[in-house]
Amino acid sequence: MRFEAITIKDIATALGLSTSTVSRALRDSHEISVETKKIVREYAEEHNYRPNPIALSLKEKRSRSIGVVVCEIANSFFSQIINGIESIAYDRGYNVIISQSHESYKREVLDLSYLASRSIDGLLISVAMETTNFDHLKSLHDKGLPIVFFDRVVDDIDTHKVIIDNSTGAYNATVHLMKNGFKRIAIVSISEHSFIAQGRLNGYKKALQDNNIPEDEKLIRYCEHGGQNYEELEQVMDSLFSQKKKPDAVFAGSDTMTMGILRYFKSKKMKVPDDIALVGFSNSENADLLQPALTVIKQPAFEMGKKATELLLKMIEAKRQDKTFENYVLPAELVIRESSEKK
Amino acid sequence: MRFEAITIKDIATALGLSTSTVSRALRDSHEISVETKKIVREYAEEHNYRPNPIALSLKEKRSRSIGVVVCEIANSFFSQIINGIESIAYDRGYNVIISQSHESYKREVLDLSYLASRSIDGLLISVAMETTNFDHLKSLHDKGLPIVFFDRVVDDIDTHKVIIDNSTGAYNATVHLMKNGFKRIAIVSISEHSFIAQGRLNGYKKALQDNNIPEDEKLIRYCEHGGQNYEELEQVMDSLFSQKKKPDAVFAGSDTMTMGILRYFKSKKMKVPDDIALVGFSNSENADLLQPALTVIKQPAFEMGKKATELLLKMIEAKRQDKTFENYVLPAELVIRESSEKK
DNA sequence: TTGTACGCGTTATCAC
DNA sequence: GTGATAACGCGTACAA
Repeated sequence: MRFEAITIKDIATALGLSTSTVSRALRDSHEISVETKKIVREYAEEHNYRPNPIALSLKEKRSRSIGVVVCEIANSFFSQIINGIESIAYDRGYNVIISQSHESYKREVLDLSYLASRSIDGLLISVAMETTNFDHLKSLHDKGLPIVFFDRVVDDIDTHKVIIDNSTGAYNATVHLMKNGFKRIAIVSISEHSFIAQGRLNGYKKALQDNNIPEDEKLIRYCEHGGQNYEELEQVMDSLFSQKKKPDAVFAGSDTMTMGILRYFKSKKMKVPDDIALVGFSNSENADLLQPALTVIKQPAFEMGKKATELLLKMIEAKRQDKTFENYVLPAELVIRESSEKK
Repeated sequence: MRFEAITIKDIATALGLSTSTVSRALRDSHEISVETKKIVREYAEEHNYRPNPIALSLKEKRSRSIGVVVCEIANSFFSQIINGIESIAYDRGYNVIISQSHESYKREVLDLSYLASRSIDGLLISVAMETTNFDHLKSLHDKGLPIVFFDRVVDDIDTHKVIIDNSTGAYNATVHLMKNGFKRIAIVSISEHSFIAQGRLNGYKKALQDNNIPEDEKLIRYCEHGGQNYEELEQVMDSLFSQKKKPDAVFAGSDTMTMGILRYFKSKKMKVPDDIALVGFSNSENADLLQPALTVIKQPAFEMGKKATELLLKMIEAKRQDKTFENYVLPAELVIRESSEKK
């Protein structure tokens, strides 16, 4: 079954006009008589004519669609970002094509080759946790595809970037824990290589320094796959809590890990916050409904999507290439609830 | 900035061949000499040639992309469905364009006109809660656009449909509550007009009947907007609990409402399940982490997405129109946790 | 004011 | 075995 639409040619034949006349009439050209315009428009309206966007794309060499690559749309943080992206893109007449990498490098490369072959006009991407080789992105960037990175950016590709102030977010969370009397604060972070992990770790370390608490390497742990599979997280947590001097608080570096760690504590019958405090990055809408209500660092995801899209459309629609790029930093917000306050 | 790719013409010029020869060489036609093929292929490889899908679409009158309309991707149920859709679509070389209606009729109509104008080959849709007039869908259907409905289907449009066995799901949940000693079980349902609400309500009523408990209209409530805004839900809950004979259990008709109702109980300091039991439809990955861990009716979302996509691609790729349509029903699973068990 | 011809990238058809 | 041409739907420079 194929879905066939009416074309300019159909209208022209039906009305005994040429296609160019019809085309111009529909575009309200001043060189067409009012009467002809009226006839054409009425016929087009009646038959619900819509210009074929594919033909237009071919002609204009642009598809009016932008590609988005995130790890997972089922993650609140990313679905909120996508809402932000759409809010701008649709208003400006751009189509959004979403792909998921599921944190896999292989899948990301595949997604990208797919999107590129779909002739997108630009790309918004938050790279997968696994990705350490950026050649696939560099090659697209070199070919001139406008790219804006958000959240998980690639340092050595020169383009617009929209990030969260991970360092300050982590700093505030750590200070908050210390103010509430926690002494041995562990950090469970996503992949060590990631830009984000670095920022969060720096904030954490700075908070310790500023409060004259010595760093303890034994309290710093990484999940290569960002806790996507619970087993990885469980192993890390087991090793963390099998130490003699156990942590009294955990700071989790991502939404998935925050939930995973809470699940771990439940399974071990560890009471939060009495036995152990928990603070984590999360954009979950339901953090207040958890047991206990979770103190989170919430990121302005919607804003991030909006900003990244604005920058991308600016690049796409620019007449000439601009060599100065923005590095836009958005603040994260600490939302204090039960999980971090000693009773 | 525009991103320009290499074309067949470029290859032809560079190699001193005609475009048709290059085209045939790339498609491994037997009428091209092995040598020419080799030269062409190597050049194409080296310059990373990719056929322009837009030109192909124009020629083939198909875009190899399918449109998806859901209310909200931030909802686990729908994001899991989308994962199912992608798992099939990408394998078969189809692109997925996702739109959100945010439960708004107006937005749905807009999304659809947008998708149709993007010349999608087919449509997967779960209609918005607000939608009661289906002319926009009928018109597309009449024009021959292949459509498969999932979850929230439209009864009087004749095409494939993939649904959950809402009735049995609701029946099992209600029976479970009764077995646990709850007597006055209220149901808070999504929009009364919806197909789904009817199924869930029927299951609920049948469970009461089978156990000789009389129906009580005062225990049956609706949220027109499916609890998208908390105020609506709050009003409904207030009226439900301002009655003399209060319910001792609530059965919630959607993910959003399940979470909203739990939030309501917390705000009113009502203990679940001691003061009031709660069971609801939900596909949240974190229902076990809530306070209390939530008994839910979980839907096979991933499967649903897969099945709907398979049916759609079958329609799209069928040579002639098939007039017999499937009405595929998937089972829902009751996952029992604390929120429904009296201590 | 309207029509003709061309090009966007590709492939199918026909010619050589 | 290879090349020329037409066609997909559209907009526009040029011609009338």
